[in-house]
Amino acid sequence: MTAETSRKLRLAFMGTPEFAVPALRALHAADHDIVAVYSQPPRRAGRGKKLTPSPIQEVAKELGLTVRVPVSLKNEEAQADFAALDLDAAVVAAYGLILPQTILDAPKMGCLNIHGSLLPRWRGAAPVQRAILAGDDKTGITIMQMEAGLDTGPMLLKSRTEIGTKTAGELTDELALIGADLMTQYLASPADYRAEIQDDTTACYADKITKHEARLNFEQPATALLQHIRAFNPMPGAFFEYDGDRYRIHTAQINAANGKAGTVLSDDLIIACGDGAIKPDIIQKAGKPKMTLEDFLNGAKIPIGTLLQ
RNA sequence: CGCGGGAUGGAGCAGUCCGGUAGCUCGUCAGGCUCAUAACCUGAAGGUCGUAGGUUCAAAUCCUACUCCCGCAA
Repeated sequence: MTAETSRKLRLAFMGTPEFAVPALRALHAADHDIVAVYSQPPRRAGRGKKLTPSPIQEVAKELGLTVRVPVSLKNEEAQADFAALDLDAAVVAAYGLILPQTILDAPKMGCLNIHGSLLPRWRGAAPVQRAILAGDDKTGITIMQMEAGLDTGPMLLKSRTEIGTKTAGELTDELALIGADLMTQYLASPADYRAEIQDDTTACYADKITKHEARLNFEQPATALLQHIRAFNPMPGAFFEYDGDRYRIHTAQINAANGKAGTVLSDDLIIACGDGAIKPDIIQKAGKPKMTLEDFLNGAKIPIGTLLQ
């Protein structure tokens, strides 16, 4: 490494959710020239359906960066605007828009993606949740050169981490920081890294998660249910329904008890599963804040023998 | 104006429809029982019932406005 290594690059940053924020901050702190930040346009979200800007848009504003929120990049005007930036590279992190070939080709170094898995495993939208759901031991971050295909491009840099008992939220936060580090590391001296082609035969895809999937199926073994609970924490939250209300289980433990799947086995809410049983730690009834099981039991009544689904 | 639930001693809840002595479970404190205990028994402390108005002889409860928390939907 020479003293001249950290070259100042002319960059665009493209991202939308919280996951992308550490990378934007890191690149800004590394003194790169971020000439434009692209993010998805503000959506009507939350109670009252208020127009809400994305986390990246908020941070870009805070850092005094130029923000662009095109609805699409498929039209010529948007592509011409992008080309006119005369970029060294574009850094993409969970942007959520398809980048046409024209866009991918415009920067001198092309477009670089921060992906939340060890590619080629879990290409696609929800790599972190899918890895937890599948019971993977480890996952990580891949920095890759983008191509037209969905997360299929050559890999430049990787870092792995243990999944353990981390929730999707915790793991996403951790990976966001790792991704920010790796990307700044790469951009500091791109010549030091060689691209590795992905092996398509070991690839798999991480479909978007849906609320429907978040429903707990007590027919599953207890270990699978715990993975399910961690994969959907904090969003959208693993849940079951009882007496017309929705109950989210945020965290839970395996319990040694046994019984017909879905049955409440004790007055402290041990629930029988397909194999084994689970006992919630943090639970939340619709309309109420999340609370410990102990607090929940002081006021709630779900009698022994109730069949949950 | 997207739909809906909620705010009651330290915690979680009931009571609100049909105004009239503030209730339950837990925690805390004291005493008792016990070899002993997070167990059990007895007792005690602790609440302007989210805020501000209004109606009434009387409001946690009815009316109006506001604040905060949350679920759904997107």
